[in-house]
Amino acid sequence: MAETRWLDDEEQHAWRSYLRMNKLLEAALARELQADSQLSLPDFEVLVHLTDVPDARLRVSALARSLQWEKSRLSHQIARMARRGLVTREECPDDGRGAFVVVTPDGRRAIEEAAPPHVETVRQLFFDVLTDDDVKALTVLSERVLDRLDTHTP
Amino acid sequence: MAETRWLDDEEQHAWRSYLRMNKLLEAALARELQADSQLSLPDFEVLVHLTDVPDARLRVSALARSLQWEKSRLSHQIARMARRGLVTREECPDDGRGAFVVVTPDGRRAIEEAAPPHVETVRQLFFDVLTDDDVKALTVLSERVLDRLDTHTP
DNA sequence: GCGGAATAGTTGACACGTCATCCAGACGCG
DNA sequence: CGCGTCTGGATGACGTGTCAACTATTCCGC
Repeated sequence: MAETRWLDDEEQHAWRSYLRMNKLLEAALARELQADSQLSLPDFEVLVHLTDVPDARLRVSALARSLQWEKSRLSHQIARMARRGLVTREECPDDGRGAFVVVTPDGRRAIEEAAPPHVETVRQLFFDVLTDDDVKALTVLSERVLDRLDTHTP
Repeated sequence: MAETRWLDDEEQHAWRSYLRMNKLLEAALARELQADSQLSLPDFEVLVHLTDVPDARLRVSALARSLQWEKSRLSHQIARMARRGLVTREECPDDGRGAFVVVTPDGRRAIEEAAPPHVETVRQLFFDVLTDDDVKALTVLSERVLDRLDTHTP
């Protein structure tokens, strides 16, 4: 292995700022969402994807694909959400192994109440302090990193 | 409450790309670190801060400040790391309530082996695909968001 | 149609984080 | 000194995430 290419001061600073922004931004969004709607960010994501579809019902595997989550994670999440009455599981007549996840009326009410203030928070904490150029630059940058991640690990 | 200021397509896309980059980048870094060194990212952070100081020993509260972690989180983390022999707790003679966290020889070996490949991964997955201007822009952008977070929640 | 491989989903163990609570020792003030 | 309060830190419960193992069904080739 060649000499380690350590980070210089500027890189170090960039890296720390970026990591810190991620953590604190996510924490703030989670806190607000919880306070406004008793939902966690994972709850919110699941409900968004579920209600995005006719009947608000999806096969577990389809929902997992749509969220890009692994099935085990989703299974645990569904279990917790079902316990709180946000979704229910239903058997799948076509495939004895399969299952549907369905949004309950409570779940629908929750997401409809949660979405507007959540988007507003995202705006206030993020988009409102960025210029259009910032947003473009960040998008491009993110996609370059994502490409790299893709080629790096298949 | 006024009309919700929903995200337009470009904002939506930016937001998703950014979130996805965060998640996948962190996951990739964690995976590589684990594979190379049997350390988690939290382990790594704790060891970096501890070994950054003479004697590699710190009061729990000082370490918490340095990491900007809450004391409870740190306490749990120390417990897990102590169980694996990376650090030990020591009583504080000056203050009967207090405790020191000390890096063990195993812990020191672990961080010294872990650091170079970890930095290399950060380079390969992140800095190598960014221009200097990207890095500057990201730093400024992160700091603006952090400022906003600061004023938003004291 | 039967036996083995692939698929759908659940479960259990464990790491990590947060919150609320608890406890012991230090501190401050009469 | 004595008592209330503040502080350093640990703990337990719970939500979240990963990994590995398991179950039950379907699929496929003969």
